[in-house]
Amino acid sequence: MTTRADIAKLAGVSESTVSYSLSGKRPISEKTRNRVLAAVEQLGYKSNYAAAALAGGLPRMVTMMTSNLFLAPPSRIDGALVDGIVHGVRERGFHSVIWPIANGDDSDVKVLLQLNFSGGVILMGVTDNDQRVHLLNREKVPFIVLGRTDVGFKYNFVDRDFESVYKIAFSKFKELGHTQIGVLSGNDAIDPLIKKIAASNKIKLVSLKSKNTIDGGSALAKTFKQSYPGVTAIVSLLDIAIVGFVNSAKSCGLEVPRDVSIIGVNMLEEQATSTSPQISTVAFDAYEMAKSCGRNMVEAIEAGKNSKKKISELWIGDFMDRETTSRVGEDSK
Amino acid sequence: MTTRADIAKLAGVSESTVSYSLSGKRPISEKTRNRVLAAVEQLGYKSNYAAAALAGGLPRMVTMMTSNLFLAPPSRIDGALVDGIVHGVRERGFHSVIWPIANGDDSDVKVLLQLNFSGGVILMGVTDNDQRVHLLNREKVPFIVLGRTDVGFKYNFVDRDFESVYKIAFSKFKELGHTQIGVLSGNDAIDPLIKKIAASNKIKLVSLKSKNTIDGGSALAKTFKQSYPGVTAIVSLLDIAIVGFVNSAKSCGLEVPRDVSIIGVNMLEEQATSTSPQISTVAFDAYEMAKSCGRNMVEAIEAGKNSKKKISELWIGDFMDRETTSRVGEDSK
DNA sequence: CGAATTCATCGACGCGCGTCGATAATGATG
DNA sequence: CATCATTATCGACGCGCGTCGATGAATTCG
Repeated sequence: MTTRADIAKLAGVSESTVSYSLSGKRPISEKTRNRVLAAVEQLGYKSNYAAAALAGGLPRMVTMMTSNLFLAPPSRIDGALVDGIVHGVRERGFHSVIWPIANGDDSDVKVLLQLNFSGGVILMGVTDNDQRVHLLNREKVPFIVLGRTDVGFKYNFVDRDFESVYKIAFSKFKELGHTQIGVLSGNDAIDPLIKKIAASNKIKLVSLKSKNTIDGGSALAKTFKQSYPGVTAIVSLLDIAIVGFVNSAKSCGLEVPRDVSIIGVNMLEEQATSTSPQISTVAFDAYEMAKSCGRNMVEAIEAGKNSKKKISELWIGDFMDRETTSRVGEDSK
Repeated sequence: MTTRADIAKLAGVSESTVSYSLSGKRPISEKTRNRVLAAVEQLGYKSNYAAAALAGGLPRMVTMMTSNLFLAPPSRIDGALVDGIVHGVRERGFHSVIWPIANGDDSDVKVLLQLNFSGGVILMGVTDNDQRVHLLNREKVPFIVLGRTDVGFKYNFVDRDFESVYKIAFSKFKELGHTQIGVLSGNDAIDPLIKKIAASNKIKLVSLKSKNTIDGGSALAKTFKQSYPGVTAIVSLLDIAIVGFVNSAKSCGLEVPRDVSIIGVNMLEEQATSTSPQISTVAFDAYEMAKSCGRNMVEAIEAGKNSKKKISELWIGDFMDRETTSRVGEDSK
């Protein structure tokens, strides 16, 4: 391994001069620095991460912490998020790793902190009352919650603005003449936020409850016409169920979008385009959002533990016009 | 941060005694070790990763290296693989991270090695002539190729035994009376391996070429009856296309499995059960395979760079009997 | 009981780098 | 020319831990 000493010898300077040439934390003359940089180039030197971290430098590493999101299909993580963070962080000269932990297993979080090679944590797939949030807060590790903010807005977060989603969806439906809309979710009760936005668009809401499974969606399709005669459109919060619904609609005598228009929320493009017809959605640019999150994370780390700046970002959705939205009673656009 | 010195003071022993108590590399009396362990417990001490790595201890960390597998749906990584590795590695007291790199970007690989916090690498999503393989080999970093071994069997690998898959699929079809079978893949030519196995089962093969997209599968379904009249069964190598095929079969006048039986290869359970009828597959226990891979990785790291032991593991598939396989001309099982 | 052996423990050193205080070189000022 | 401020560079130290050689205690054997 090439070390600082090798560079110093080759460039004919002291080791500390090498350090300062690279970090820029003290002035080094143009001439000297160029010699050092040339030596670095020639030997392919990179500072040893462990040594740098040990010596008290900032760990230039960001950890993405997922609660085994990889296993369960409904919560499977969006790859664009990972990719966005990687690039956002790299832009600032940091690295990133994913730390896959068992669901709700706090000890894994502690281990990561003890390992002390990570300067900050981006929490993904946070659930209600997630213990990891409290733990990170207690340990004073810089962290950002990316994604769901059920924990509230108390801590740093970057999130989708769901309010914008519903605004966009309902105003689109209103524009197409729909006045009675079903909300497909896992609960009987409809989120007050959704109610409020629908009301301001003079839209009547009906709750459609289902499990978020293919079968759940199919079952709904079977009984839909009979059970909800006046409903001409659906806003779906369930990514899997709505796929089941659309795929079995035709064989249940339901013509999409003629009989019922659909806008999906919180779906991956992959899912939305896997059906026939393909599902219109309100989607976020997950990549850009995550990239920004990565940049923010680096800034927070560099600002230090005593920084009092709080990160709050909300991102607006876009309407993706596919094949499940039309004027009331019409076949397609 | 609690350090070795804190433990030593509390237990009333020297720092090196603490180290040896924990590592077991020198004999320490029962009594002393218990005092040390109690102190460790009391203060919640964990050794600092950076310091341990720097001091020349093995980096007790395994890196999973994926070439941005997260983005593209067709190559999206199987979460069970990640989970299996995490647990396999942890069983041996190691940790694991995912190092997401841009596709084919060697420099990222070098950076990881320079960082020197990873004792070994598990390569995932390896492609033909993958440069990462050569790079890791040159740098003498212990590594295992998990998944595809297009690079050949020259290096350590843990993989699915695809031969077993085809053996299982064809013998199942033979048992059900099918004698003419379509092979759905991305190429016109059929893999010689598949030909050989089909021949030994006295099965006639027909090549079905398609893009691996939903639309590709749908298109095939439309023309299937007309174009391939004698074909009563399909072995699919395309996970996305076959979903499209099954989902649009009924509306094309194709009854699955009565008109055509289907066995999917290389599919996630999630995909296979997203259709109606659900697709029968030959699948691997990805979790167990990956877990074994993790264990092997740790062993290789502990064996050291000069170990000459080569790791070669092949895992056999299982037939998952769902709803797309029946005797020729019959409706279901 | 003294010498030889084994066992348990200690102290010291170094891994590679960040950083502080000190020193040498240079320039500005009276 | 002497003095002071400035700039460029150096040497030394410590981060926390793994490990080697050495020391002291306990045990065995003649």
